[in-house]
Amino acid sequence: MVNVRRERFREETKVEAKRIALEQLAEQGIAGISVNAIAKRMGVTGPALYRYFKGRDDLLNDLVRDAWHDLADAVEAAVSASEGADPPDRVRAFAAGFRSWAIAQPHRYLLLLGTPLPGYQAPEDTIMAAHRTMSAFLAVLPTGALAAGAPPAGAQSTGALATGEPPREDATAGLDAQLVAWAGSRGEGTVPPAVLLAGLRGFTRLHGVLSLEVAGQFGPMGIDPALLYRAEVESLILGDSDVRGSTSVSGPG
Amino acid sequence: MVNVRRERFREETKVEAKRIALEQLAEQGIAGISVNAIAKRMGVTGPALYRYFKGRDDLLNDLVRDAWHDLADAVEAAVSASEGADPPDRVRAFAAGFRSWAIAQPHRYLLLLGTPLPGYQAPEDTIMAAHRTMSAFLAVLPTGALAAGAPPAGAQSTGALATGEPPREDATAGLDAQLVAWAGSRGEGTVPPAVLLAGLRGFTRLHGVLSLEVAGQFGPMGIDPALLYRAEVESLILGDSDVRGSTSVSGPG
DNA sequence: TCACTGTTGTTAGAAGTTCTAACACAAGTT
DNA sequence: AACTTGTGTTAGAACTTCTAACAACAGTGA
Repeated sequence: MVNVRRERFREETKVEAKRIALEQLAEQGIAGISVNAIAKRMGVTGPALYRYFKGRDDLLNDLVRDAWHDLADAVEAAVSASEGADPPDRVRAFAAGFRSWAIAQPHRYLLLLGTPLPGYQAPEDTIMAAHRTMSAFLAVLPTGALAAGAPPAGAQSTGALATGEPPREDATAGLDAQLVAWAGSRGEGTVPPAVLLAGLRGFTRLHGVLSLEVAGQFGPMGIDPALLYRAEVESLILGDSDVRGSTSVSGPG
Repeated sequence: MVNVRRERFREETKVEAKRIALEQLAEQGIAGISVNAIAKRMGVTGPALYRYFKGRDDLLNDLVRDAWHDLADAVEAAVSASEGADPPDRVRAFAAGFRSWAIAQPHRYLLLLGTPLPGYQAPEDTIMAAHRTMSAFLAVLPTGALAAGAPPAGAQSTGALATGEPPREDATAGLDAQLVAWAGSRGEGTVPPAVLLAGLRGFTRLHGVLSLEVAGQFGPMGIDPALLYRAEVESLILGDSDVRGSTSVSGPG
């Protein structure tokens, strides 16, 4: 079985090609990813790379897949490292991990959550990887408190997580049903809809700041996105939560 | 002076070219905008269009400029139409106008606020147009209530806008200073930092939902982004505002 | 050792892109 | 009528993606 040797070389070649592709992505954006240029940088002629990737879209598929998994690994690591901490601190840990990953490689964040490619449809397994990121978030939201009405241990240290609330009034029924269906379709049926909603809304808020930051929209405004991000994170944690209320941060820097 | 006749024809040609470019943008994304293809659709050879646009980037510049102005027109119209209404309803009017514009032409929204082009830097006047959109938002936030501590007329009808709050604790100093500097640099020095912060945070939250919606991220999840958007809008208005609290909507549909 | 098979590389080429250069023509001005 | 200006054309350079045909190599079986 020499196939395994060959397979290894083949894998290494693909890894190197993807590494160079990421450099191109960072320098010139998605449109700047050129198979020929990658080949040239590898000291090989253009068509040779087509032995490894069916085409440019196939290469992009791999990049997207890798990025989703990488992001999920990052936030899962952050969440794991915060095991045993207060729920507020665990939310902070997730948010910090999420942001760190994003700003460390803005182009990859935008590859996942920015402008979608024309006719590109993410394959099934990348969608699962995306779910992993959301699951890591849901994991640090205090489900117990919600279900039982009792705050989880330590929740009172910095401020109660705003998930213990009286029943919501109306109109949420549709959304709740959708959330339950969504969670059910991925084997997470035990999470109550209120937590799913908290996770989804929290995610969109973090993304709102992050996506503008990685797109460089705050640069010309002279505003530090880190402060804005922290304000949003704290508003997820504290019950205060209007858009202009306390942006004070008593948590770790 | 026949120059005016020529100038008119020239302008019409540019308008038509941009119209076709928007079609291409919608169909194939930014990368799909091809000067040659535009020319072909206009019944003209490729290089002819280079009399009108120095290059593809020049054409894109025009598209971005137009889009910013168009968006500003839309939200300003929505805000104007709500004149005299409750502040909460005016916020709803802005949010609805913002979303309508975005989902009616997702590609243009992404052109402005999605993944930025490689080396593209928006010219000065487009930045001014972007400010117009934010100004329309700030205009419906109840500045008076904040400054005086008294709710503006009608604010109590649906729920107080969450801008009347005790002084914030700490750490906001840096952000406040940046906000003031930002507002000052564009002749809006009279708006208090708390309102600026409310506007900025509100904008990022709306954008958080909208950007994911126009990118089609909610599609595979089976979740209706309109409901999520309304939830965020109402949380801007009501003081409740944690991420999982009331998503009930008492405002107009 | 020899031939066979599969993988990987090469060059050649088609079809497309952006963009420049040189030329042709029409309209308005002097 | 001659001249200037704006606009269109074709030709071509330098890219791109991607296919096709061919060459060279590895490891396997006889």
